[in-house]
Amino acid sequence: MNKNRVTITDIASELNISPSTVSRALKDHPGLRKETKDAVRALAEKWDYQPNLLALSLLHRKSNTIGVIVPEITSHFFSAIITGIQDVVGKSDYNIMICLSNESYDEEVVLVKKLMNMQIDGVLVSTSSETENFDHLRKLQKNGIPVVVFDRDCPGLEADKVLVDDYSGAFQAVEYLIATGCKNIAHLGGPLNLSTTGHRLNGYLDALKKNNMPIREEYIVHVPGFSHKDGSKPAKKLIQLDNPPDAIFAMNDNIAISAMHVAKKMGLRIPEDISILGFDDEPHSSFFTPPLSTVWQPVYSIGMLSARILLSHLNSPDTVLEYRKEIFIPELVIRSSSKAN
Amino acid sequence: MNKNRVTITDIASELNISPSTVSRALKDHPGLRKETKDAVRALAEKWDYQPNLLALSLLHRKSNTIGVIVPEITSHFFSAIITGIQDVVGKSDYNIMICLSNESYDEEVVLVKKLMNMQIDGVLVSTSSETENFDHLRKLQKNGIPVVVFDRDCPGLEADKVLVDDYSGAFQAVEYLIATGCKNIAHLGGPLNLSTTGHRLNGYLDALKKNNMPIREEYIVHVPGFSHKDGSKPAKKLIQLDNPPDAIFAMNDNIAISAMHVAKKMGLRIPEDISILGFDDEPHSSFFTPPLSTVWQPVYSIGMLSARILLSHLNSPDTVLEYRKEIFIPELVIRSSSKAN
DNA sequence: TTGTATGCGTTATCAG
DNA sequence: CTGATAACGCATACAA
Repeated sequence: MNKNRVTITDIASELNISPSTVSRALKDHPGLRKETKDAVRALAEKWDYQPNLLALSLLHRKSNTIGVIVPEITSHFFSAIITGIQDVVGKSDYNIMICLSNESYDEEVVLVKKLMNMQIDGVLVSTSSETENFDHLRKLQKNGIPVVVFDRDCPGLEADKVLVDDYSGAFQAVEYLIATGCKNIAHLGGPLNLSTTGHRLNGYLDALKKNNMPIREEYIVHVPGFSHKDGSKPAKKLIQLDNPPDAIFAMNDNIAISAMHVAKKMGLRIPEDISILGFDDEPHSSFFTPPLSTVWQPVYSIGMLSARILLSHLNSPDTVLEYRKEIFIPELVIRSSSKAN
Repeated sequence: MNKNRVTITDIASELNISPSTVSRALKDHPGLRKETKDAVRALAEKWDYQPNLLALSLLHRKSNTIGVIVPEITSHFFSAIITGIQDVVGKSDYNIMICLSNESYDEEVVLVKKLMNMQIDGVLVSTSSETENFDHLRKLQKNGIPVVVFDRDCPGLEADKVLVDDYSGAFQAVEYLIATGCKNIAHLGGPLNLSTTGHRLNGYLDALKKNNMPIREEYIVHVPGFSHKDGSKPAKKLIQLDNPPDAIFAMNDNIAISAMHVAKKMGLRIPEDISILGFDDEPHSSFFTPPLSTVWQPVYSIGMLSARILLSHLNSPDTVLEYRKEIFIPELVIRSSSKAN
């Protein structure tokens, strides 16, 4: 930051008028002599005066900045959500400050504290996969900072929430697999203690139960992370079972693709020998061989709605009467990695 | 932002001491009675005092924030760069403020202005594909804000630059295609007036020239954008030529994959009938059928180095003697969408 | 050992 | 129509 930026005071002293007059001229206050107004503006223009937003924030006790905390941005999922957030917030007079927790609870806590101290006005957050305690978010709320949680639910936290019905997505997926004749359906689940993981697992289990299919422990494997490399070993483990599955419902597209790769390398035909179904519907997914069947989530809308809810709080002075809980229903996208109906 | 956060003055008046004493106690100044220090700390703890970073920034004329401007974050390319930036900056006492220009010059200009007014201390920027004039960046420099440009060069702008040798990447790619027997090599180029587009095109042209291969206008098509959908029509156009190419060098993996899809749908075998080569080496690329040959770029390193250079300026008080220009050499990754050597 | 005064850049309030 | 003053929260030079 340059130590010599031109200030309102600089203009004032050059023109031999008071800073307040300059301030008023710049803001087009009524009841100012046209001459002074013009003089100020001319000089401001000439010297390229720029207001110091920091001073304004301090004065108004309002930074006009929204903190956005996500676990990572390399997946299409979160980057698309952020794009949705940005597109909404960009039209308001707020800015966003994007922070990455790196899937770490400790880093998330540090970030929240830092954002609070930076006096941000509100927070949009999707917690890390390690996060089980939400006191850091409650502290924000206690300090009058509205919090909107998206995608990953925070059980027990009272806040606005924009979620996806993962249970429904998983249920739809598994019912579809059953309807197409799959008898031994396995599940590659996500890291435990993540709300989405649990909901998808429950959807899987309930679909089996509803259709009177046995639940087999060895068909449920949880992967340690969200990227391709995390999927291959668990997939191999499933396929090498004595009684191998004829379908795999994976917790996301990366894992599904990894499973597809493993299955093909082991000589299985997809979907004849094994159906594979993902979750997310990333842009790449239709280009694989075979094109991946998956569950589509309205990522962009999640971002937009979360941002809109937060902005509505920021613009309404009073405290909230009741928290909103918005749940998007994901949709099955059937391509060719699963048998036709 | 809560209007009633506890301040140093609150603690001072509760303890009947002066704010400066509280300030000193909190910062562990030497020459303070242990009792007062303890009393202050106890109350600060009890009331959960948090410093107001805005006030500090204003006072020190230093926001400890770095602005990061990128065209978008949904591609793996930029999101991985940002992750690299974050991993370096996160270890310093700076924060990053990520801004998306949405590939728009106008939005980029607005962002730069906003960041400047927010008193950010430095900027990392990859300009939009529309940007041809860099006065907005020069203005930052004129105000003492160091600028580091990454990936997309800004011709004529004197600043630190962290670039990729796109020319070399393209040259390597095309020479390889020639070496494997391709005679009719087409190029799906990026949006014009982007430095990377020009460099890759030149690498393509020079490789052809060096090997005495004819350059055919109709083999060079520029796509309007960076995603899959932007590639299919241009790819079809190439393949439907009277004298269709036996190789396509695409400007990125998305376009390459799109081309591969089109080629397969039109009954071509890859790589027997047509070799296809991409650029970027995204995580998905090895999972396609056939696995995509491409040019790898050190995305994470680009981010880290850019951040390190900026931080070094921020930490050294004096102005720069000379700008750094760091150029990474990309590497060919041969998989199976191109003939073996 | 602690308190007072000042300033960072801006604006609202009250005087004039 | 315009100026002086105070305040936002904090740190520091200077005073005591």
